[in-house]
Amino acid sequence: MTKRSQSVTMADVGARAGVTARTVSNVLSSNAPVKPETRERVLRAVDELGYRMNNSARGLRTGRTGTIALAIPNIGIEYFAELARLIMDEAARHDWAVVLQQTGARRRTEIDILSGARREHTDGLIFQPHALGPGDERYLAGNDRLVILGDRIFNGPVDHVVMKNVESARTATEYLIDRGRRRIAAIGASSQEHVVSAASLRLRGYQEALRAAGLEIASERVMVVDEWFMADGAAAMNRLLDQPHPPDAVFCFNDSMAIGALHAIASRGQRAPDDVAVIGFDNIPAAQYTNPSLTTVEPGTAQVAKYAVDALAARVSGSHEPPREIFTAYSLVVRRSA
Amino acid sequence: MTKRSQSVTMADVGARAGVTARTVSNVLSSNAPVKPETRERVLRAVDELGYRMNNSARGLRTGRTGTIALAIPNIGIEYFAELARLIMDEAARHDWAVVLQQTGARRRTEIDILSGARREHTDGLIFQPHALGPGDERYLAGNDRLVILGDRIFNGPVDHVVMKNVESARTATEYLIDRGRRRIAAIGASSQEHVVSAASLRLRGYQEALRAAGLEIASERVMVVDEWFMADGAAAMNRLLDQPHPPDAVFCFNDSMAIGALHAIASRGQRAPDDVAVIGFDNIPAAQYTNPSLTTVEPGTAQVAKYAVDALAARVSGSHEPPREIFTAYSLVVRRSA
DNA sequence: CCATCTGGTTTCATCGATGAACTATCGGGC
DNA sequence: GCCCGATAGTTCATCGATGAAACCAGATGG
Repeated sequence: MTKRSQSVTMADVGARAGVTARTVSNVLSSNAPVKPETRERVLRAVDELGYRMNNSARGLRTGRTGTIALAIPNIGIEYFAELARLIMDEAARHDWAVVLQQTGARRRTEIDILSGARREHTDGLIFQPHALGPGDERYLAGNDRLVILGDRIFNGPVDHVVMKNVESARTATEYLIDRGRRRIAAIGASSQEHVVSAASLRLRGYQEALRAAGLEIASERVMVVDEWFMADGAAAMNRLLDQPHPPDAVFCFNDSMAIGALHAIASRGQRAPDDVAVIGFDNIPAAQYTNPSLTTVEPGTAQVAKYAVDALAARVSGSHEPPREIFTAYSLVVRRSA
Repeated sequence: MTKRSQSVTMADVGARAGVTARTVSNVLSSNAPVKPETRERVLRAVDELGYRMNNSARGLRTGRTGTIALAIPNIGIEYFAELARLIMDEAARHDWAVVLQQTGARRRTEIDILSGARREHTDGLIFQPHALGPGDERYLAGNDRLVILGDRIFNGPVDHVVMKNVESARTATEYLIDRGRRRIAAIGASSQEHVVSAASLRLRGYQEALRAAGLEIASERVMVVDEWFMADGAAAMNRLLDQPHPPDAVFCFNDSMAIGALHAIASRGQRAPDDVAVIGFDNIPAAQYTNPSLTTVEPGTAQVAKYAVDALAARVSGSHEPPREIFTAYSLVVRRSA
C-alpha cells in the first residue's frame, strides 16, 4: 500500500483515527484507559494502514527488546535441538522471541557471547557453556539476567539449572552392573579431566558405581572423544571392539554417541544387547526409534526448559534474590539396548 | 561496575576519550576517517567502561536490526534442525543474528508470521510454509525481503529456493523398481491432496515412477499421515505390515518417518532390506547411523541454506530484480536399507 | 458553588546512535 | 598570499514509541 511498508507510524495511525500517537500507544500497549469506540477506530486504522510496531523504537524507550538469546554448543546435536524447542515453547508463553546462538563449543565464542560482543541487546541470556567453567567467573561480570544450564560449573553469583549428572550416571552404570555386566566401558570423556563439565561429572558417576561394586576401573575402557556427535560415538565403539578384551557394556554420555555406538556394533555383525549392552543419556525423541531401542537416562529436559525460562523471567522483572541452583529430576528409561 | 550496565552510552565513552559521541560512532561503525591514536583512545575507553552498543537505538536510526527471522514448522524434526544450523552458519557470515520461529505447521501461526504479528521487526524472513500454499498469495503482501523455502507453492512475486521434489522422488522410486521391488508403498501423503506441498509433489514423483514402469498404483499402499515425525512413520509402517499383502519396499517422504519405519520393521522381527526395503528423503546426519543405514535422497540442504541467505541478503541491500526461483541439486545416497 | 476526583486524551521530552551539514586545521600548488 | 582539497572532528536534528505530567470534561460531595 504505502511505498515503504516500514514507514507507517503511530502518528499516521492516529491521524487516520483522529487521535494522537499517544492514544494509539495506549490502545496497543498500555493499560491506560481508552474509550471503547476510540479503541475501535484506532484498531481499524491499524488494520487499514497495515501498521506494525517498530520494535527498535519501543526497545530504545523501554529498554526491553522482547527477545532473549539462547546459546548452545550446536543445534545439530539432537539433545540441543530438543532443548531449544522446549525453551522456545516456554519463551512463547512469556511473549519472548528467541535468538539462537551456536557456540560450537569454542571457548572464544563462548566468551564473546558472555561479554556481549555477539549479543544483540537482548533482555536476557540462557547459556549452556561447554568450554568455560570454574575459574572463568570473571566473564560473567555485568551479566545480570543470565541463566546457566547443564552443569554446575560456575561458583559465581548466577542462576543455574543443573542436572544430577553424577547421581544419574551412577544409576545408569549400576543398572548395567545389576544386569550382570562386568566389563563396562564409558564413551564421552573429555581430554581435560580437571574441568568440571558434563563429561567429568558423568565420568565420576560411572567410576563411583564401578568402585562401589568392586569392579576394576580400566583406563582403556574410558574413551576420550573430541565432541559428542554420532560419529564420535561410532569411532569410539569401534576402537573398543578392536581391543583384545572388548567390553560387554558401554555407557555413552549422550544419546547421539549411543546411536553411533549401536551402529558400529551392528556394522560389525554383533548384537546389542546380547554382545554389548548400550545405555545412553538425554532421552532424545530418537532414542525410542533406534534398533534396538535405546535405554537411556531421562535428565528432565522439559524441566530444564521450564525452570530456565522462569528463572530468567524473574531476573528480567527485577528480582534481586540470591542466585539459585535448581536441580532437575532424573530417571532411567529402560528399553531394549540394555 | 556502573549501577545499570545498560546505561553506558557513546557519549560516556566519548567523554572518557575526550571526543564526542559522533566520533565514537565513527570508530565503531562508520568508515569515516579517524586518527589512529584517537581510535586507540576510544577503543580503550570502550573496554574500560564495558560499553555495549545499543542495538535498539541503532536500529531505530538506520532501520536495520541486524536480525533475520527463520520460520520453520518444528525444530524437533531433524531436517529442520539441520537446516536451521546451516542457515545460521550462513547468516553469521552476513553478521546476522537469527530469531527462530516455530509454526507448528499451523495455518493460523503461519499467517501470523507473514503478517508480522509475531515478527519482531527483523530485516528479513526466511520461511518454510507448510499449511499455506497457492491461493494464499494475499498473505505475502507487504513482505518484500522474504524468501520462501522448500517447495514451489506460491505464484506470488517472491523468491523461492526449491527442491526438485517430483524428480527426486521419482528417482528414489525408480531405484526401488530397478532393484526388483514391485509392491512399493509410500509414507507421508497429506490428507489434503489438492494442496501443492512437499507431500503432494513427492507423491506425484512416486506415482510417475510406478506408472512409467507399468506397476499398479494401489491406494492402500499410500499412507496418509498427520505429521512427519518418527512416530507417524512407525505407525504407518505398522499399518502396512498388517495388510494381507504387505509391501516389499517403502518410500518415506522424510528421513524421520523412515527411521520410524525401520524401527517398526525390526520390532516385528522382520528385516530391512530383505523383507522390506526402506528409502528416505533429506539425508539428515542420523541417516548414516541407523541400523541398517538409510538409503535416502540428498535434496541439497546446504545449497538451500546458502541460496536462501544470499537471496535474502540481496533483497535487504535493496535489489529490485524480479523474484527468482532457485532449484537445488539432488542425488540419491545409497546405503544399506534399500 | 467550589474542591476533588476520575476517565480519557494530549503535550513534551527523552531513550542512544547516526545522517547531513558544517568547522577547523594543515599542506600544497600556483 | 590565497584558494583548494583532504583529513579529523563537531553540531544538530532525527528515527518512533513511551514516561511523566498536564489538561479537560463531567461527576460527586460537602
